[in-house]
Amino acid sequence: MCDTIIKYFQGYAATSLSADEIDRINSAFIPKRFRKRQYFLQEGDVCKYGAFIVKGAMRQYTVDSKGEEHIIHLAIENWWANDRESQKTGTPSKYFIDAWEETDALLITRDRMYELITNIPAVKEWSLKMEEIHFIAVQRRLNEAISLCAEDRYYELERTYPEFLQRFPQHIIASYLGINRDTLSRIRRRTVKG
Amino acid sequence: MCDTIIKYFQGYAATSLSADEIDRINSAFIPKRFRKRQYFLQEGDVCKYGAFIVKGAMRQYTVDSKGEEHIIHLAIENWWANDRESQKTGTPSKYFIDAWEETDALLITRDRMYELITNIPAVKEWSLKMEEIHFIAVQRRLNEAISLCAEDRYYELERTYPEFLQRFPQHIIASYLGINRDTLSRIRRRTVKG
DNA sequence: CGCGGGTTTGATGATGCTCAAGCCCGGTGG
DNA sequence: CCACCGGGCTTGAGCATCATCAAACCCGCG
Repeated sequence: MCDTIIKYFQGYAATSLSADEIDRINSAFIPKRFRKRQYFLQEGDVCKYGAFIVKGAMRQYTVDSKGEEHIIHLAIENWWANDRESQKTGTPSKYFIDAWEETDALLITRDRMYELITNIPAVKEWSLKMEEIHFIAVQRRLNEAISLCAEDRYYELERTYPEFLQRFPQHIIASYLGINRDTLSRIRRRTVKG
Repeated sequence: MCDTIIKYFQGYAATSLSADEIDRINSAFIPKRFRKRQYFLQEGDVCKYGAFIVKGAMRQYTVDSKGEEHIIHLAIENWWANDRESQKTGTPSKYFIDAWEETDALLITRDRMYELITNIPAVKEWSLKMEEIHFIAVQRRLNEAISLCAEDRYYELERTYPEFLQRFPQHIIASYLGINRDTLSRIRRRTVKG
């Protein structure tokens, strides 16, 4: 199962990994299986690990004062789930993260990850790229949230992450888009006919 | 004027800067004055520099198909303005960045900044912290955009960046919040009375 | 068969947008 | 000194979008 993460890092780096480096990476990660709906992180807890998803799907969300869930982030195979804010600052998280499907993940602490980044060039390469990619993705989503209407946000999602539409039920997608499930249903009906 | 950036870096680092390092930092930045409304970056251009604001205020925004501006970032003294996506990938920017007030800035290319980060420990410390801070800020704003109504988004802004409310006119704040200027005016009236 | 989770649909209402008018205020020029 | 202008803010009326709520439907599964 650790093969996956080796291939993943290697895919982002020009430098290739030595046998020794591969060992060090493998020993830094802790495999863990999550059942459907099992929490990886709950609001109020401090996030100790980052989770790399080998198989399955997770969601990160807040729960507002009315008890409504708002999905901040969806993650599937070869994606990461964690709360960097809590992990970095050691403060209680504002988010929940749970497994939407049964999920195999590889966990790693911030310290261990930092070690890998500083000592293994290929991981460092990955890290630099990933920083940018994450930031750009969040910024683009913010831009869409502010400037597009519900319908156009849906089209953007369809264009950017079509795999989400296959993978998650409609009410999850609606929450990700910041709209009501009923509204999403109507949008979809319109687009099929139009 | 370059003093400011030295103090700025120093403020984020435990390590202190040597005279030589200070020289190297100073020579990496290019001072530039922007007049009111002067562009630092226009949609379609590639972003070559990052801008550190010594004095003044800038805004980063998109213009949609109807010609409406949507502000995705406001920056004042000791903040940065740039389009990391364009700068990193070398692709044309989707954003405009201009000076809202007359602004003194220090410009730096990506390569020069990379040099500073790799060769000067204090700058590296700053860089690591800044990555996280930026990411966290954008993620929090995304969360607010998705899960809060217009009024609550305004309160959050009031709480988080009260200086913006002093510094920018109301229609700019409205655009930053993703709401109409008329709506913001009504929100403010309600809160004064309530 | 009946249950649970998810989706669709209609009726209704709240929220926020659009447009237009009017106000305030500081700056400019007669 | 006053008239005028421009930019920004406020306000009202009407409208579009999206949320809410309730009912019905669909479908896989015990």
